[in-house]
Amino acid sequence: MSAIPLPPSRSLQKGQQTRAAILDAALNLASSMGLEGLSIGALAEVTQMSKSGVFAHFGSREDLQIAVIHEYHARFEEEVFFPAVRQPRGLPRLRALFERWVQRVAVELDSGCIYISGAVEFDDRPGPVRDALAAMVCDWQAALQKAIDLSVEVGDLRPDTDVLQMLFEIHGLILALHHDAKFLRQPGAIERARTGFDRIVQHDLTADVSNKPNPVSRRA
Amino acid sequence: MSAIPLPPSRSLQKGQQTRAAILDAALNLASSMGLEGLSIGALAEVTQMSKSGVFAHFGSREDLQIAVIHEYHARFEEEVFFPAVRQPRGLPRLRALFERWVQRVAVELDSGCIYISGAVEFDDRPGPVRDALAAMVCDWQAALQKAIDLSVEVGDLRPDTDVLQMLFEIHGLILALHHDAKFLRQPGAIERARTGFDRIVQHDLTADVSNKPNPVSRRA
DNA sequence: TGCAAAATAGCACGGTCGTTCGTTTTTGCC
DNA sequence: GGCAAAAACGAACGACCGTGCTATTTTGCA
Repeated sequence: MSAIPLPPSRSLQKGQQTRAAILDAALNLASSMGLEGLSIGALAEVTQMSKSGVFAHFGSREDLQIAVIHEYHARFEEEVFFPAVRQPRGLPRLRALFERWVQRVAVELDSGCIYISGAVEFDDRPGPVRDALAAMVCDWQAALQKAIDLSVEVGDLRPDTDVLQMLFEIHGLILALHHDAKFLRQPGAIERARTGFDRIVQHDLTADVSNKPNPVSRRA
Repeated sequence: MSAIPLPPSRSLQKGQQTRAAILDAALNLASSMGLEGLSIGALAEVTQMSKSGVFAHFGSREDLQIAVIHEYHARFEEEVFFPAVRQPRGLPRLRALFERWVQRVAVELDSGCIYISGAVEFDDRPGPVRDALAAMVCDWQAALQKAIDLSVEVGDLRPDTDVLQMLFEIHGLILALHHDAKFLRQPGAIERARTGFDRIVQHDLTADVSNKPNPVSRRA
């Protein structure tokens, strides 16, 4: 009856603050144990809170997993996408995206890539978590595709480049890197990924499959 | 004191028989739920046995997981490796290995590839399961490497081929195929994997990176 | 057909899981 | 400083987990 209790506006301080702390811990946990291995009990132990205290910040475990996915996406954009798009369009930008992706997947010591581990965990487990994950992955793939498209437009790649094919192969390099570096612990995987990227680009420029002539690069 | 109770030889009938049935069900379960998702309770339900009945056949859950890995390896050899090595050495054999691998990873409706899902699940979970898995994966990679080596020897690939690099890139194609087909449900992934393989081979033959001349193929 | 041995069942244990609910503490504004 | 609202806690729940025991059934051979 009385006045509407005033929009809680941003009395959100304490709540959102610990929520962010929990999410940070959850991200670390999920990175090493997988999204399915993420448990509220372990999260409570790490954050020095009670299970119910942690739980209250997310309506359910599923919502927690989804929140983790979105948080990972945000950080991925921050560390990979945004810095790379400051490079000029074309090959420099594409190469920057790839190089930062490589760093993210293989170098960061503790964390595994949630996009990769999640794709395996949820490939036949339908539901909201899978949907959220797939949306993020597609978002990133679309960004990559756009970078390749721009490389074609700018003249760094042949106009008859099969963009989706190139995207597929680049993605394969990252996945092989993740496999060899994280699982088999093989040194040199990073260098092989880089070599693969160079070979893909070089093959595009020197392609003799197509009968069209090599395009004149509009770049110096 | 009395006579040694006669080597139990192959009174193994019933025991080994149900063990095989359990293992078969376990393989299906692990293929869709992952090695970590494989539970003795679920396995008992599927095989219509009691939990302890199932359990008795394997000393522990870990041993069950390892048994599943070995069984998967055996089937993988049966369906991919053995038929392919009947092809003549060189590119035909390498191509057959790749093609059967593609089929195994992407086409088989129910099952996911335990090598791939296991690599993600156990990439930072040391122990006997991880060791068994890594051993099988390395075994398969060694077989592939040998096929590439033979292709070089036979003259189907350049003598200066970077074998490990080619292995890395081919593996990447399979991983990207698994990702796009199983997780993203993108059609056309199989064709992209095949195209990628052709491109890798073609790039090897027409390479202008090396300053050595193109080798004369010893094959017709 | 009988009998030892192998195979399976049944039950219980301690543990972890996600989740609920009522209580207590903390927060932030008047 | 008081007070409502938000936040965190603590205990309990039902369910499932792997595993260890002891019975019971089934098997295969004399």
